[in-house]
Amino acid sequence: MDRYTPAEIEQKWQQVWAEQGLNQTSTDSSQEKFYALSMFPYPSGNLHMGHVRVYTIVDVIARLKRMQGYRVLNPMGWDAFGLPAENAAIERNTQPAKWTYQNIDQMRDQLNQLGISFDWEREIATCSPDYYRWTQWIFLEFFKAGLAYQKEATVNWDPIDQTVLANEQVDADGKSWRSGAKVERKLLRQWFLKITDYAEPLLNDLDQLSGWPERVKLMQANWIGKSIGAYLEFAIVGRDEKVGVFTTRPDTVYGVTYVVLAPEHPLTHQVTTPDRKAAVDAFIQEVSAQTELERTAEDKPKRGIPTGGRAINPFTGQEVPIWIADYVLYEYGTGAVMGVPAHDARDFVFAKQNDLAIVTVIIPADGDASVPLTAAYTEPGILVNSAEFDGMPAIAAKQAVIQKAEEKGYGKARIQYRLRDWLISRQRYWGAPIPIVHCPNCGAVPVPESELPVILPEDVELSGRGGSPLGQLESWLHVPCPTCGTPAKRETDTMDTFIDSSWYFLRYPDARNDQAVFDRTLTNDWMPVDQYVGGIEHAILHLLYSRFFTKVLRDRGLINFGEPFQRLLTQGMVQGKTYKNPKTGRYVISADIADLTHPIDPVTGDALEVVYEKMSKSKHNGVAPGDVISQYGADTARMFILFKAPPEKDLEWEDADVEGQFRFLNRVWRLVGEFASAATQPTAKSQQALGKAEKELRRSIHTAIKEVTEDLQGEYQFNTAISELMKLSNALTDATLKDSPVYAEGMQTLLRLLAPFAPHIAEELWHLLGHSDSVHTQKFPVLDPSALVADEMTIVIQVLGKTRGTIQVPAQCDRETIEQYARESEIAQRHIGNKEIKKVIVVPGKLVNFVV
RNA sequence: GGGGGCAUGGCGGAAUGGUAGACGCUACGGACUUAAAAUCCGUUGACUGCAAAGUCGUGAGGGUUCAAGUCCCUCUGCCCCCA
Repeated sequence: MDRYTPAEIEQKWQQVWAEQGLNQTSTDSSQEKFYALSMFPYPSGNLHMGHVRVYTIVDVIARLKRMQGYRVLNPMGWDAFGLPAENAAIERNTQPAKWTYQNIDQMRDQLNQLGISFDWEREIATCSPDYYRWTQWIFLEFFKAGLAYQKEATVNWDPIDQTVLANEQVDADGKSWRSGAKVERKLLRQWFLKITDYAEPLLNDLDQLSGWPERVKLMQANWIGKSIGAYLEFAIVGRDEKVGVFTTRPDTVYGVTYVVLAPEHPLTHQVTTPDRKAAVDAFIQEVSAQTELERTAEDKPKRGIPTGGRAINPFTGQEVPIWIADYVLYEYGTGAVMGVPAHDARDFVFAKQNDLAIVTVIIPADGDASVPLTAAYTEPGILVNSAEFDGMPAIAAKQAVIQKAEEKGYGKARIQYRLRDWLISRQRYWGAPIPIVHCPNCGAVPVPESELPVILPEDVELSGRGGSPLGQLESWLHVPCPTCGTPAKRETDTMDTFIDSSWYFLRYPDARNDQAVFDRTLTNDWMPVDQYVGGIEHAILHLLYSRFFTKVLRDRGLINFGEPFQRLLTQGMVQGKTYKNPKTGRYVISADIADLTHPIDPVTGDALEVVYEKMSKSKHNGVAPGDVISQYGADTARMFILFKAPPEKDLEWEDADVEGQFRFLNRVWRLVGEFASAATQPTAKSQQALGKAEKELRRSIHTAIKEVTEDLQGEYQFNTAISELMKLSNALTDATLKDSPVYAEGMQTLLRLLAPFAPHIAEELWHLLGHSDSVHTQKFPVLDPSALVADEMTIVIQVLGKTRGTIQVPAQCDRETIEQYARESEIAQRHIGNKEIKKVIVVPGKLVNFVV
């Protein structure tokens, strides 16, 4: 028989499958549905190993489910808007659309080479007007629901190029990627989505997501950051306004020795006394240049200055100074905090630095309030120096203090979330235009549904300089107001690309609909996604936004479910072998290294460190999928990636292991090939008539079915599933009765079990066995439990819990008989001798343990 | 600092509280070959032993149990998220 030549058979079958429409979504409603979804990629133009991993994982699941009789939706699309297209357009003097569509074509080809069974008839690209028309439509749904609004927010402003920068265009030193100018913070009026309205359901419904990794749910819960506490108001001396603060520790309110405002807080200027004005202004100026991270990082010193203003603690009537400090952010809570240095670690440090008073109001049950603190006391305890609350446990005091605040009108109980509203405005070109017209008379007016989509004009010149690109296009900018006809201007911001990806999974069930965002019946039928697979880097934002969109659209009556993704698998990174010079920190190209077993830096002569790190150009550790496919074939690449590590874990790319998978497929190739050419006609035999060796072989076959099936339901354990395939292949290789019907059953079973993993070779060999239909339309093998029944079983003999050996006993033995055999066994005799047996533990089918 | 996770041979990794190291890689030995590649067979946790066999062994220490990689407590190291 011919050698295994993946290049030939893979191309051949990919073509045949495409012609036969094998990957099209079944619409047979008698079948149960299964929606398998992989996070769609940004079309960078090049498939990398991370992509190969996700799509292979989802493909195995989709193929398995099809063979198990489900109708499977396994679609693919492109998260095609975004900054890189604009950058490429500037650098290469091309159009973002052209660049993007070229990349899409290239990546689609690469995906097809992998043999992924996507239903391409449902392909979507978020940058296509057919798609972003509905992104805009959904935005207007949010607008109508009062969930889209405008307010001022800070942006990164490049003073040289006179343009707004995305966060990723600002380097670690806070400088612009293009001009190198120090980026400034500037206030602009921008669009937000009111995700905070959904904080509570987004948090609560995490409980429903039993198929999600706990850590992802935890990350989301932390991100939403619910805290229960109190809102308290401090009067300002000499003014009518009050400073509102949020605190989770109302029980410490008698220990307040100062109040801190965020520098941007509107009250800052009002409380500042004339003598402090110059210093305060200078400080505000300084803080505005800092990023949020710089301001709040734990290892940075907290800086602040007094405003000269004073506030009154409503509980004590005492005056305390009002400060401003960089660590208080205006966007969080009320933008002001009460300082309780005795019982908050950060406040303690701040008070020590700035010589502010420290008043102890909580002590441990056996503590002494007169001893000065050396650190903040944040544990539970008993209240002191707190008027009528003295002696009360701190936990009870929280309620009591809130109750008094409510009675006296000082404040109230409040729940606060860390989550902030979602800023969706981008002052960029390559995104979905926000479908709003600004009219001098009517304000922000939605573009009528009949005029959607607001087309993104293609004849825009991108320079990376000057204002918003769309704002410069006069012909596009000026339109009459849809309501009153007055000359008005279009909104020039585009939407955050996270919006495009927050609803795409709802579109696939009805991807070609040009009348509506989707047909409700179809989307309700297919949703929720049964299995979603993607990178952990989307654990928070993408998944949270998608859940938010789903809930809003449900509340608008468009869909009848509130959670989009039933089960979630977050796959690990693909890491490459990296040669790093530990002294210089430089990465060395492996081709430059003379001896890879003892790698030495060709420039400095230092011994190099071999580590596995995420594949990237700068680390010279990438492996191109195309190279692997052309050398070994897609099936080998798929098998390697699935076998090398469990899907959630990082995967270390290792050429030797790729080789190993290629060898395995070659063994299967020869095994089936030899069987096919022997062309022995197996004779039908009943189970009873099978000989001992046949029974054993059949047990191996059905053990493999059992194990592979179990490994693919519940948790997906592709690595152990493949090891079971190897065991079966080994068992068949070793088998002697090649003319037995059991042997033939083994061949057919092996190929059907292999089909989801290595679809091409399985198909080729399936046909070699004389079948004319596709292996992928076969039923996935089903366990025959009777095949697992053995005549004998192995019993482990232990003495005092130490394993001393095993014995074979007849399979039907009861407890007593097993114990009998065990007592009489040579192993037990030898290790027990004439010691007294105190107790015998018999685990039927497993072991006997003698306690002596 | 808070929260979460992980730690098993030379390596990747297996093990419903019940024979630790499945499966694979590497390495070594052998067969085939003029030779090599490919392929096939064997060995591959450590120690003792000619062998039969035995002792130790899942980051460290303690505990629960007839029995612990697995459950509980303390510690160490690494990773992730949030500050």
